[in-house]
Amino acid sequence: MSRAENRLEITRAIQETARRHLAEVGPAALSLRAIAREVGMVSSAVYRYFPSRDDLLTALIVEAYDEIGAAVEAADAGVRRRSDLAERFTAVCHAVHDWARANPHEYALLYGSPVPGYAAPETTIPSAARVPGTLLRIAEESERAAQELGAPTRAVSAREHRALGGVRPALDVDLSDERLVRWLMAWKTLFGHTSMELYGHMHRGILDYDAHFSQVIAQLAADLGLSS
Amino acid sequence: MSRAENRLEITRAIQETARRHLAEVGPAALSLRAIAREVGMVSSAVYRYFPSRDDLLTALIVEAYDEIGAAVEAADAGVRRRSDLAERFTAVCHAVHDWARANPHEYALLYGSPVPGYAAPETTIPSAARVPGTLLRIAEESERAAQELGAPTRAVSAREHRALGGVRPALDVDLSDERLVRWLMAWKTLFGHTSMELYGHMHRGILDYDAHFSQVIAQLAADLGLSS
DNA sequence: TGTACATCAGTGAACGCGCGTTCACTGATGTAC
DNA sequence: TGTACATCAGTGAACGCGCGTTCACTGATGTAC
Repeated sequence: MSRAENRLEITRAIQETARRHLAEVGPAALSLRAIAREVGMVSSAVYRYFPSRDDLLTALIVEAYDEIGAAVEAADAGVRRRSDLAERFTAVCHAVHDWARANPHEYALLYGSPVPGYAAPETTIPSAARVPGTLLRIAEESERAAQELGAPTRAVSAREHRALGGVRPALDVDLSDERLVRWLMAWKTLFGHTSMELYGHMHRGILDYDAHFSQVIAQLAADLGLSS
Repeated sequence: MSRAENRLEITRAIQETARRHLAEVGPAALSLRAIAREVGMVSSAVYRYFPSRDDLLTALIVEAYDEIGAAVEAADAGVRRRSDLAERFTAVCHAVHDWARANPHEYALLYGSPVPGYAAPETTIPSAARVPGTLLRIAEESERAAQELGAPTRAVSAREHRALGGVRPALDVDLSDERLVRWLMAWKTLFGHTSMELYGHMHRGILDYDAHFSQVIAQLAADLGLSS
């Protein structure tokens, strides 16, 4: 095995162990020393592979964004009838929700409160954009198919229009303002719901998380005017 | 000053200092020793007032829930025309958003990822219920005034009905299932939006947070069928 | 009103632990001629 | 094909720091008679 191959393999081993620790103890308790211990090397050796703990964190964040992004894209792609936008939207939302419940600490790393002392670099942006990107591509198709929104939607003022100005270039989508706002709201509802559920804010209120989530997503699909 | 008075005052001083630290460094980095240092006592002395770090955390959580709860209730009460439910809903949502932006670390403590190793006791429930309680009381008034929902709303199945079964006893509200689901969605959208904004997920997408937030809340009010 | 005793606040040292990062060094792997 | 040198991975000790919690103890405040 060449030096370069070896390097790749060990880098991978470190990241895999870090990922496993992340899943077990959460982002805040992630310790470089503990990871090194488990990989079987002395803590200072890790510095040959990751220049600092923050770089390791960044790698984990990108990995997690790519994982949920891939899950969401696969869910979308799994819907046979491509024109069935309601089905695609539903599949995407359930993919987010399922992934979050299967990977609560990873979800917290991405969408929960920021890790103290850590600021995510620009590198994470493309991976972070995959979920909203997938959603808004469905929105585009809906607009192309001239589907009307399912709920009466307010007109967007000039100032509000300007506020939305960054979404189009960032995610490369072309949508009317009204539709974009509704889809952004759906996005927030989806993640708001997921966080509230995961962090226990529906405890004792909602007695059947699955049924309630399905209900909410179906309502969102209806509001967006998605039909098969 | 009596012993009891003194005790109260020092307890208050510790909690105030803890609160200030919380606001500065965030929940995860909150340190009992640092707090003791600033209050001017040795770290072990704090144990005369709070049996452990977790109890201090609990006190801070209750304090924060009560603060945002009071802010929200005051915003609601500040609307003169009590029948103007759109105005009251809007005021409440802006109160949440304003408080969150003014107190990001406190917001993270309440609604962000849970502090590792800490589980909130039942004690926090009544304070936590104030915000959703205020929202749903507006919902009740809307129902009593026979205002129709502003967006077509799906019928609730038997299973979905059962899923909602805990909300009524927990928050002591009486609402039709359809309206309740819409209000819960609004609640999730409000907090989802706030978290997404605070944690940087709208970065570069949304260029004017205030305009966009107002837009979203106005749309929620319309969906809920709130009128003045 | 004074005394004896109990309660309580706060001290200071210690336990036992963990962390991220730096640095001089060894020994193995790779490269150029 | 062999040698001299450069690169690199990994070690082990150390720096400097911080944490929550326990415990025996002192001295002051409160209480009962």
